[in-house]
Amino acid sequence: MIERRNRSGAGLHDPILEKLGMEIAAGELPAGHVLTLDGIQERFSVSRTVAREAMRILESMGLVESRRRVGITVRPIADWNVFDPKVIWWRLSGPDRGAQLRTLTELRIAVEPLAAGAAARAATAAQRARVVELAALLRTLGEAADLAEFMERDVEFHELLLQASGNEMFGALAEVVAAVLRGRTQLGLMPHKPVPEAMDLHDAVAAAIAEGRCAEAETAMRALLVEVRTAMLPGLVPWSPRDPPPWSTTLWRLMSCDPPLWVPRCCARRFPSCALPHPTACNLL
Amino acid sequence: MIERRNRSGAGLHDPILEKLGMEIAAGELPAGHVLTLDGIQERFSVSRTVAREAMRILESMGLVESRRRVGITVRPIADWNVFDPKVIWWRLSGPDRGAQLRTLTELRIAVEPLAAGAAARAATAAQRARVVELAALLRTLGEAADLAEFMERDVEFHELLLQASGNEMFGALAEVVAAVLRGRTQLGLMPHKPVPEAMDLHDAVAAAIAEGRCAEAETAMRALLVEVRTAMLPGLVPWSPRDPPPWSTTLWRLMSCDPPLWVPRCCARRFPSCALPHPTACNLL
DNA sequence: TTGAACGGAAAGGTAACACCAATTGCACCA
DNA sequence: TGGTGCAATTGGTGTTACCTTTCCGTTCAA
Repeated sequence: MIERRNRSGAGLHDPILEKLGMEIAAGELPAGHVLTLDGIQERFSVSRTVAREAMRILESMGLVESRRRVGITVRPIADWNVFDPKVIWWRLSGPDRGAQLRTLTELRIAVEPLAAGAAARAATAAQRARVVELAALLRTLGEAADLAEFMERDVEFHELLLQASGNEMFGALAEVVAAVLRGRTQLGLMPHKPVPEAMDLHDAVAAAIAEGRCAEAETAMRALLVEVRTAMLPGLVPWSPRDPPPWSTTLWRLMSCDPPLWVPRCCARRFPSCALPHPTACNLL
Repeated sequence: MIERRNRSGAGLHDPILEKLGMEIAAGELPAGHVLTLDGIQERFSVSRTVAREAMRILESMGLVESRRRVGITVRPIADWNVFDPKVIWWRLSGPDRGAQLRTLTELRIAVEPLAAGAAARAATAAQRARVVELAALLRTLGEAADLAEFMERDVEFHELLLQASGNEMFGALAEVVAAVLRGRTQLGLMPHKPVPEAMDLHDAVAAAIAEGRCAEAETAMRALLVEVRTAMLPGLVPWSPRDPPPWSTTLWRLMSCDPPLWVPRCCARRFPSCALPHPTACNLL
């Protein structure tokens, strides 16, 4: 179903949006750089209408500003909608994907404990039941060392919490969190057998949510994220792909795997077409 | 500089984007509702090109989906880019502004401690100096009960932390956090004289950041947010504007004040024009 | 030196057109 | 009755041509 949209339903403006978005996100078109509609028409061999639509979208993302008589100016990163999935994706595909990955993980660490606490208040009965069920399942699967299935249930666990939080802003992060978790297992970066502490903490989170104990849910989730934090902390120094990353090999390998582990929904339709400018760089997360 | 853009640079597509965005965010155009370009052309008396550009922007925000032969379909809220400033603004202007305010405050509570911790690692020397300076200033102003100035410096304090975190996603939330803080003082909802504990905690955060003690900065900031949390916790039950809000009067009054306390940058240019569909509802935050 | 007027560049907007994809409905056959 | 397939219709997609509006840079005059 995706591939059909890929060749037919995509639209002409999409590739040019993608290309220019990547170039801006990569810094190839630095802030202050000026484009013109005529230039875009010519470069991509499209009509004025299509060029304008692509610019309008970039403008709505804060990546460019269009002014009469001047042209289309690239804006500084401070003006970008850094939460826009497309922008996230472009930055993850470009040279500063390390920085973007760090900010995303940092965001995840910030949000998940609160989401767990909120879920303890806001979850439906079905969600509470499911979260307990999942925690029990995780223990069974973990003891059986069924890593593949463990991972899938773990993803479901975290997605469920974010969505059950009743906060759509938290829920919107579910996709990203799921990608990180999937990636870790897929690359064999999880322990061969999950440590008992992890399963105890999943249990604690689940029980707290089921019984509406918000503070406990939050605390337990925070404990669950300690491992992620310690993996991330050394990574807070800026670096380029050229330099060896100063952080743990876990995240490093997550970033550099091929094929990519995750493609945001908004880009999925065109991904299989292999039209990406940085094929080896689109790994991420 | 804003007013100039207001009458001239705005563009024809902007009002129709605003109107339709609000209507979708308000649920007046529910998920599944189908629009057509012809309908939009006629309703707003604009050309096809303009109508299409507006739709493209809404589409990039995930609010609608355009399909041949079918028309333009409103998508469910789960597909929206809920972090897009325009979407935030529309939701804050509509009937579910209570929910949006809650999610934003929840996000703030999640993010600020991590931002403080990150700032302890990533802040520049100038930023570290400034944050200490601000904390000292806050103590002086607080003891002198100079509320107006206290608030301004407090806003600067929190904005500085979010920006010094080195995480643009955190930095992007500075505007919203600033609005909440300004609003509280502006409505006289802060204590007449800030409590000493608050100033102690500001000091603690500042010192920890200045000296690079991440964990301490995070903990102190979390303590600083306790008050916000307790004000928010009762508010986690869904409610409509009709029902009396179950939470503290603080947030309630923040939400219902007029004139509005904050308008996002992306909407500022057109706000003074008084063309808003819900003039009394655009208060927020 | 300053400032007012002017030309032109580039985006903004309109209109009309051909095109194409998908849906719908009808006819036909099993 | 029900499923298959063809064809008409509908509504977005893309192109082109043309005009309007803004405002930057230059130039000319006070």
